[in-house]
Amino acid sequence: MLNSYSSADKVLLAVDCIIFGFDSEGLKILLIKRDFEPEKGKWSLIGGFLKKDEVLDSAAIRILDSYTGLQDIYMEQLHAYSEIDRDPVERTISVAYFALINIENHNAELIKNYHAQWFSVANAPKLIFDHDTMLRHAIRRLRYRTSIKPVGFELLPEKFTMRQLLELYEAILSKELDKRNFISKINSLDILIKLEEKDMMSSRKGSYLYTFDKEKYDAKLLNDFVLNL
Amino acid sequence: MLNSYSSADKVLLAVDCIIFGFDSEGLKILLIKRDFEPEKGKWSLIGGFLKKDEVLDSAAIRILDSYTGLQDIYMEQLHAYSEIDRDPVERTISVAYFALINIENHNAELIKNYHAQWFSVANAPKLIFDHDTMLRHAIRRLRYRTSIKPVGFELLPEKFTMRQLLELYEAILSKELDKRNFISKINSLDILIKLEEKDMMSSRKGSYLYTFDKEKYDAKLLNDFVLNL
DNA sequence: TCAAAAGTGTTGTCGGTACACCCATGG
DNA sequence: CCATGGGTGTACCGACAACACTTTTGA
Repeated sequence: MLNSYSSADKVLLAVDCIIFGFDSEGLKILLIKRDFEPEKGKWSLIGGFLKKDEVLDSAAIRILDSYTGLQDIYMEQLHAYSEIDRDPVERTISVAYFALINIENHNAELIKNYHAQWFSVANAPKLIFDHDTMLRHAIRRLRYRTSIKPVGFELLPEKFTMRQLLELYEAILSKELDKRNFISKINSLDILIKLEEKDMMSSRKGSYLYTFDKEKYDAKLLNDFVLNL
Repeated sequence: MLNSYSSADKVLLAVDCIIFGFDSEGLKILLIKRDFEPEKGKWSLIGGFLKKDEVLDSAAIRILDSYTGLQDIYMEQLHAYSEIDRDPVERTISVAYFALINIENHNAELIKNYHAQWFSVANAPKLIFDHDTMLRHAIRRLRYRTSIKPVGFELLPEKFTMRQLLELYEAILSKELDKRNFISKINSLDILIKLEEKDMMSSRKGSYLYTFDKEKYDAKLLNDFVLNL
């Protein structure tokens, strides 16, 4: 019967996390080498099972923490994947989550201790199950998000140069952007604070460092806008 | 253990369908009077449980069919809801789906035979569980969808007037639109075919009927665009 | 002095918005 | 002849895209 609780099938519910980071080499994702069967030793998204007394959002946070030591990362629900044989061991539906984090802040030994590793999105290894599909969808979502909310705060270090911000957007959208147009668009958003300080690493002239104006940034996060890049 | 299949909890997985329709009275949703406990007799989204050998997308289609007789309706996955006590009987995670359908084509006795009923979105009854939240999210998604894909084919009759199309968009966005600007934007999309025929019901002068140019419409469905209304 | 990256403005085009009047017809 | 809804065009403005040269300074 459709409407009978007792006769309905129960299933395993997994949560998989797509964690994006960014550094000088480009856009990255965090993967783990799977340490149990099946597909032991293969690269995989960070994932685990939902517990009975747990909400999906919390499960995502707990699972990420347990594999990477990363704490309190806000993740956004992406999609539920339910192909019958997506997991060969047992019928498992998986709800994917994604988040953006700052590699510098979180790289530390934490990641190493837990055998998680960053990979360039561009040449990530083949992943187990349907994780490649999840990743593809997450990238699409990230691009979309970029077009309606500012991105950067989550992915860049505290202080950064315009070039870094530009390269972040180029990595996400995987296309080249005009420097001058980009800068004027970003300035028109009015979410950056230009510091006195310069970064002297990148050039002889040195380039000004910026930070996000947290208040204004958060305000922009509330109202959607369209940023055509 | 995190990584043990055998010790992981299993849960009930439900699917709930948010079905939008449109007629002269405005934007509507299809609800059913729940015929089993708990909350028997209350209004509810159309929902049921996922079967073990079934993909979520198919479950949504099957469940919709079983409650309304509606066949082959394409639905889009919305979100998974997992609050612990969202269903008081048993821990149940629900994946919500939504679709747009044409009321005229589907109203028939079908709906009546199955005790499903259309309600104005504007004054829908209070729904059970977290269905109100689902509906709210679905409306938000519908508005978003409207801004990046053409909408109409799914919701309007085969032949329709510009006014009907305008009113559909006004209902979805719940704001007034300028007739002249709306028409020129729609025309610039180049997805409508203007027929010889006029609808003489609405006015003395009569207004031209249009149909969607299926080919061009479908092409637009593939490429996102931004339609600022 | 030169290489390498930083920084900076203008112009044309397109699309969006605001806005008001005439048309056709049946009653 | 008039009330009702149908149909149409223009002008302004802001956003986007394309585009190139000067500045700084360490080696």
